[in-house]
Amino acid sequence: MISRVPDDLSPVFDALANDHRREIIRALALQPQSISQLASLRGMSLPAIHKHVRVLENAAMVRRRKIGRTNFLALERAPLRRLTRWVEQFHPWWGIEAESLETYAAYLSKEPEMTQESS
Amino acid sequence: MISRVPDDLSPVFDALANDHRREIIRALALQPQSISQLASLRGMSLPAIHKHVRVLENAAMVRRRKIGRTNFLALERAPLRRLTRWVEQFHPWWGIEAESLETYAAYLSKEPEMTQESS
DNA sequence: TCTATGGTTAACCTCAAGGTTAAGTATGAT
DNA sequence: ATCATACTTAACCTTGAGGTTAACCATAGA
Repeated sequence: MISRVPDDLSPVFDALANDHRREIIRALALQPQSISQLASLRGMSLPAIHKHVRVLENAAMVRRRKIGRTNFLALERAPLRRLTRWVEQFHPWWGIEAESLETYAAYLSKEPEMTQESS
Repeated sequence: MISRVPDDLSPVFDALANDHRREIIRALALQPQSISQLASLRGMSLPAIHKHVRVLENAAMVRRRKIGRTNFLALERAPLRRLTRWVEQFHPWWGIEAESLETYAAYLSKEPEMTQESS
């Protein structure tokens, strides 16, 4: 159910942990864009966008193709899929009707290996 | 299809952009744990784990209840759900059979508002 | 060949992440 | 009252994120 394999998703989550980059992702989902376009879209300097694009590339979320002097960026689906799969491992857990803290007193009584000295 | 509302997901993605914290999340999905338990589980110092827990709390991904001197942590489902919803906005995009770069030449020919000087 | 456009790189700044050790607080046990 | 446990906080360190400006390469067009 919940694997212990190192998932290597840190770069992806990290790439998405930024408003600018999430907006870039969404812009690219609608249509490939050049770096300059993204810069003007977000009202940022070219070097700033360039760094964000690098972060996205390091997470393999984006691919580029150069046409003339223009770099067109397009979204990759694989990382978002992996992210989806990661979240899905919790769906069985969502299945149990635990309202988090509401039922965790029940957990405590049911799980004696929890270091809870009897008061 | 793709909303422009500020989603406020940065703290969640940021919280997940760390191997330790993702492991903590998974451990908590199995069963609530105390801070000391998490520390020994991950082989980290107590202050280090404490900081990670704070990050998770700031993202509202975790709730705590103090019993005696022990702090039990339990997972919150809401942030993971919001994250799921965010990723789901791309599902229609996955529907179109765009192999990312493979079809983006087609995009170029179909989208004249793209700043592409005719070569 | 010159010039404008698109992007990259370098140098710098500020701030925060993530770890440490050491000291402080809260509560349970003796 | 004292001692151990379970944190918490403070002080510190190193590294990297995210922005800037300025200078540099690459290519298209006149």
